[in-house]
Amino acid sequence: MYNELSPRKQAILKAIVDAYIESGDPVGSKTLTQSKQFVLSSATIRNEMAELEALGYLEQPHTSAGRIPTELGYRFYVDALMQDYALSQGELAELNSMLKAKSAEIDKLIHNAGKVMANLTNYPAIAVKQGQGKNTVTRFSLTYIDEGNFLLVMVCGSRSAKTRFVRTDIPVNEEVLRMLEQVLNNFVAGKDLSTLTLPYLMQMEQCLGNYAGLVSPIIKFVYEAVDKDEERALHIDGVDKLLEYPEFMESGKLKDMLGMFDRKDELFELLDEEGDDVTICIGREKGVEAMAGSSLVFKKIVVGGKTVGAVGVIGPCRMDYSKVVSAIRYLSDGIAGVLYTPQNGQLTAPTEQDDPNKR
Amino acid sequence: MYNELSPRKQAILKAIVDAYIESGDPVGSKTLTQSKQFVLSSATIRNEMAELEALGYLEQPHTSAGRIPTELGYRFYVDALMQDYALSQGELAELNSMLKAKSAEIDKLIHNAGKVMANLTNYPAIAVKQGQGKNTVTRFSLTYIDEGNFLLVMVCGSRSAKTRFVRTDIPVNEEVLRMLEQVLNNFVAGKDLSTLTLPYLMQMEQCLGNYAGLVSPIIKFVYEAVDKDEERALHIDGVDKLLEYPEFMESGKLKDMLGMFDRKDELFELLDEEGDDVTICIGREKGVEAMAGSSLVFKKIVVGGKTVGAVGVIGPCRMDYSKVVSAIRYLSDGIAGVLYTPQNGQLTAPTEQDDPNKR
DNA sequence: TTTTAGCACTCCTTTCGTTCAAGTGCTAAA
DNA sequence: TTTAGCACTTGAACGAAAGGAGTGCTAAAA
Repeated sequence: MYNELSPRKQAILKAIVDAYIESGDPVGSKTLTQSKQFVLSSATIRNEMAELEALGYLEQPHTSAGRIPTELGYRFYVDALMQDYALSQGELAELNSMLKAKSAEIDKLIHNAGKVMANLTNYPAIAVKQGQGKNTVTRFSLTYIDEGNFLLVMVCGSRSAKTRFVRTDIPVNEEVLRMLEQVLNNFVAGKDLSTLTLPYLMQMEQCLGNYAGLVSPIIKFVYEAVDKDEERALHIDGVDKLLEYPEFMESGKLKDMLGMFDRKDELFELLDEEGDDVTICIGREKGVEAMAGSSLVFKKIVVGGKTVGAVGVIGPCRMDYSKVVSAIRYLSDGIAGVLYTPQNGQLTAPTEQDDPNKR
Repeated sequence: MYNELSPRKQAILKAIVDAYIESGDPVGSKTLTQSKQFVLSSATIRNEMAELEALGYLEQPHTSAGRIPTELGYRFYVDALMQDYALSQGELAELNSMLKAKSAEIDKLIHNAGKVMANLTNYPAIAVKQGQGKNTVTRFSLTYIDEGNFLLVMVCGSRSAKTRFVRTDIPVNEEVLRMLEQVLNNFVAGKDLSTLTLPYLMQMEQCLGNYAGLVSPIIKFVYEAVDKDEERALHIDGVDKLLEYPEFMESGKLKDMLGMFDRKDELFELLDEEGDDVTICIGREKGVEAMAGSSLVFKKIVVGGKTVGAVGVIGPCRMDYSKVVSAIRYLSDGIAGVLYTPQNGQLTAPTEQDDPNKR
C-alpha cells in the first residue's frame, strides 16, 4: 500500500512530520535543507514535497506557507516512520513511583495514571475504568440494619460488588432476610436476565409469602447492577493543557473538544476499538467529527485476559507520538502488572501487594 | 454599611449591572438615558456614575469606555438590588422532569442535576456529592465467595456501604466468616478509629486464632472506608459553555478555570462555605486567585439536617444571578425533597418514590 | 535523466496611520 | 441641582504598504 513512496520521499515526509510536531509551524523546503540531514537543494525537496502533496500526505494551508501533514501523512508516519522513544530516567521514575503507590485499588490506580500521563506528556489524559462484561449477579447477601431497612449486596463475577439500601414497609428481621437471601440465591443468582420472566418472578414471590412485595424492587436493583455502563468511568485530566497548543485557541476546535469531554459518549466509542497494543486514532479517521485536528492514543489495560480499563492521551494531531506511545505502553502494562497475580490470574486485593510473603 | 448610596445611585447601579450582565459591553451614560427608566440627562447620570466609581462600585476599562461593575458592585447588586427571577413554565418543567426521574439514587440525581443546571443556565454546572461525616463502620458483613476469597461489606451509618474483595491465603469457609463477622462487629463496629490501638487489635487477633492474619488487611480497609474524602465527588458539566462568554476567550482566564476544574481542591474549599441558602462567591472575594473575573453560585443539598451534596454554577462575574439563584434554589430543594422521607428523616431507597402507597 | 540556481509570483503577517464612534469630564447656563 | 455643549481621550476598524516566507516553473548544470 505504501510502496509507492521512495525511501527519499519517506525520509522527507518523516522530517516534515517531526519538524511540524515540534514547532507547530508549517515547514518549508528551506527548513529541511538547513537541518543538514539532506544533501539536496531546496528545489529538489520542493519537487518531492509537491509530489507528496499530490499523493495526499501533505497539504498547504495556503500558497507560500510550508507544508503540514494530512491525516494520511500522520497515519503513514505512525505506521512506518516513527522511531521508538526511550523514556528518560526521570520519566521512568515518575511512572514507576505512580505504579508503586500504596493502594493498588483499581479505581485509584487508573485515576492516578491519568494525572501522571497528563503531566508527563503535556496533553490531556484519559483514564477509563471499564465495566466488566459480567451480566449476572453471582451471589446475593442481605444485611440487616433495622426493621425497615436492610442492605442488599450483589456480587457480580468475582471482582465486583454492588450495594443498595432497601427500605421496606414490611418489617423484616434477620430470619426473614436469611430466607430472602436463600430465595434470591436460588432463583436469581447466576441466572441471565432473560430468565427473569414475569411468571418466574411470580413463582418466586409465592415462595416468599408475606414478603413477596420485596421482589420487584430488588429485581430492579439487579437490573441496575448488571448494567454494564453503570460501572464504567472515564476521567480526563489536564484539560487545561489543550490551551498550550495554538491550534485549539482559534475557531471552534476547543469547543468541540470540551464538548466531547463533557459528553464522553464519542470517547467511549473510540476507546472501544479492538486492538491489544497501543491504538492511535488520527483526526476523523474513525468518523468522529469532533476529532478533526486531534488525535487519540490509548492502550487497554488487560489483566488476566480481561480488559479492565484503558489509559491514553488526546491532543492535536501534531502530537509527540513516539513519546506518548512509549509512555502509554509502559503505564498500561505497568498497571496490568500491578493488578495481576500470577498464581490465580485474578485481580488482587490491595493487601496482596504489601505482604507478598504472607504464607 | 451600604447606606451611603442614595436610592438614585442604587437604581443607576442596578441598571448598569443589569445591562452589563445582559450585553457584556461596558455601559455608558447614554445607554441608560435611552432605556427610558430615568428622567435624567446623560450628564447627570455621568456625574452619578463618576461618584459610584469613586466609591468603588464601578470601574472603567479605559477612558471613553462605559462603566462595568467591580466585585464590590456585583456584591451590592446581589445583596440588595437583584430582583427575584420567576422560572418560566418551560424551565420548571425541565427541572421537574429531572426530579421525577426514575432513579432517586443520590449519585445519579446529583449528577443529572449538574447536566440540567448547565443546560438551563448556560453556565458550567458543578454537582457535588459530599462525603458523609460518618467516621465509624456501624456494621460488618462477610460474604463467602470461595476458599481464598470473600467479600467484606462495611456499612457506615445508615446510608452508605463499602465493599472490598479480600483475598486470603488462609482458606476460609462460611463458618469462619460468621465468626470473623461476629468478632468484627464486636470489636470494631461503631468504634471510633482511635479505639483501634495496637494492643486492642492484638486482643482481637487472639480471638481469631489461626485467622488472626486477616485482621490487619481488614483494618486497613476500615480506615479506607471511613476516610471522608473517599466518598466525595465533584462533577462539572457543560465546561464548553465557558467559551460562549468572550471574557474567557482571551488572556489566561480560561486556563485558570480549566486548571481549577481539574484540580478541584479550590472548588471544594469554596463549596465548604457554611450558609444554608444560596451562596454567591464573586471573583476573588474568598481569596482564590483563579476565581478572578468569575463567580460561583451554589447551594447545599440538605436532607434531614445532613449536607449530602451541593449544586451550583460557575461563570463570569457578569452572570444572570437572579435566574441562576432561582434555578439553584429550586433544584437543590427539589433534590432534598426527593431524598427526604418525612416519616423517618432518612435517605430513602429509590423504590420508595415509585411505590409510595405500598403499605 | 536528475538536480539545482534563479526568479517571478502569491499570500499571509505585521505595521502604521487614519478615521470613527463611544463615552467621558468639565464648564457654564438654566 | 440639572442639563446642554464641547473638547478630549481612547479603543476599534479599516486600509495601504512593506516584509517575508515559500512556492512553482524554467532553464542550465551535472
